[in-house]
Amino acid sequence: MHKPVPNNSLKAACSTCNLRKLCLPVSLSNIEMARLDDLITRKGVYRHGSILYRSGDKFQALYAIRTGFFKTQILNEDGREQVTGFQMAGEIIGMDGISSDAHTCDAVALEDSEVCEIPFSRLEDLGRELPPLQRHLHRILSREIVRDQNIMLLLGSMRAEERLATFLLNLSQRFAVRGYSPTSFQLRMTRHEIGSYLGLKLETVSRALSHLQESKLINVRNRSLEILCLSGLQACMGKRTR
Amino acid sequence: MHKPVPNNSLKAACSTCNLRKLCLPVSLSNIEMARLDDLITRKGVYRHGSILYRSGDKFQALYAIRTGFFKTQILNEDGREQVTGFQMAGEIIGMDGISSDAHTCDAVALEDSEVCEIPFSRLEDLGRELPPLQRHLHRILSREIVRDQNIMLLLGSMRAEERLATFLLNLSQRFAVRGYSPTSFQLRMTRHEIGSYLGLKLETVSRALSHLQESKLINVRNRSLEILCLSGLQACMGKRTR
DNA sequence: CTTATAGCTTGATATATATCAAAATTAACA
DNA sequence: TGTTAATTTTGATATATATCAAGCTATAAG
Repeated sequence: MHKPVPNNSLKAACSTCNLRKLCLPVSLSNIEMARLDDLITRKGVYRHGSILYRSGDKFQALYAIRTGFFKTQILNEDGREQVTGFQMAGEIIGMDGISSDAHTCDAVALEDSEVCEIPFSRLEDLGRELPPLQRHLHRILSREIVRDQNIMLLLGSMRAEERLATFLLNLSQRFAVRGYSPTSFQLRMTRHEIGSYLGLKLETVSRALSHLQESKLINVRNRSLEILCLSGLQACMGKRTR
Repeated sequence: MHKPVPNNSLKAACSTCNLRKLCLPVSLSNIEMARLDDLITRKGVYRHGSILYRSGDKFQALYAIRTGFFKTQILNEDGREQVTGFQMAGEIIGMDGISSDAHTCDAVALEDSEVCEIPFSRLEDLGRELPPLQRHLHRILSREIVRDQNIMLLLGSMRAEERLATFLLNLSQRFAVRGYSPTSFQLRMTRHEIGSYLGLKLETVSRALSHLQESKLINVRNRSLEILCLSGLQACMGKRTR
């Protein structure tokens, strides 16, 4: 299942990366950018199913996703699992590890993926010299906090179909930002993984998808998803029982 | 309900603060510590029910709680509310605001409370000069991420009684760290607020408390809580249906 | 190409929690 | 200190989601 992780690595180049606006929207001079390039290494391909880092691993770096798709999940003592997020190109993962110098979740590739490794203490060093870079790091950390708190809202107060609508609209919007169709995309994760993320059982996810399809809001066939009515989904997201 | 916030403010002194080990466990020289003191202002008392900051407020500072107790909550468009945390002395709040320069939640005092205001851009400035301070800020941000992800686990995979046991043990542990009894304390929040935090209705919270009491794990009378068996609660926390 | 496995859907039923309601208790306030 | 409002508890019932089960489909492996 988990293919070995190749060891080859090459110099990354944020300066010429087409994801820069997503990943690192910071204005730096050429010289400053070169220093950043210097610090970042492009890692080889992580095959589908392989693990970028595991809970308990020593924390040393953040990872910017160049291509592909990941999930992060925590497991507690009694084997309970919670998918804490799905990450795509231009997003940065690994920030959970800073607080205790060890990762607290697993990051697993859901398709063949490439990442850039950003050694954290060197990033901190550079941040001290380049205030815009420092500020950007702080924003990224805070954005993760805000994201997580919105998932708490979802888990704490939404019903199954609303959770799913919220999830699909979130994916849609993130694909759109990356220049892909906001209304037609492939789900990279299983119903079980969606369920874990949304606090639902896979059967409930399946039923909710079927129901959204009956309502003509989406078309879903296996992993292919088409959103037929964005505003309808939005309305569904905000629906309350009373 | 919401008392006006007093405007008087005085110089804070981390250097002599008895919460320093909790709030700022960083080794700095006297001179460095003085520079930090210089940046932090001690705000007047926030009365019970008053608001430290509101969602939408411009983000300018983090706040270290000196005394008292706060809740943070987000409200979405359709009036749904989610309590995202309860914070006590020595903890730092406001980090949600960094990402967009505006707060994304409300912070409300659940009892008369005092805070130290830490202007964020000045903290960043000082962080560039004092690496241990910078590192500490990063740890705090990351710790918040880890905390939130553990709540996601709770909300996504635990049943009512487990959620409550987890919550009570978390409070217990935080009181213990502060030198208070881990087994006997006052709840500062209503059943409704506990329910909002745990993704449950207040009636369910009340029933779960009653049931833990019947099981001789706790004694609860209104807001007074006594834990009779820490290990029993721990066992209850890890209980799964199957 | 065939077979095995993992993933998905749908139905029937069980169950945990929500909802509704009323009474009891506590806290706030005038 | 009396009065009102808020909070809490508990019961009866409703409902959303989980569970169990079976068949189906797609994907991976031999």
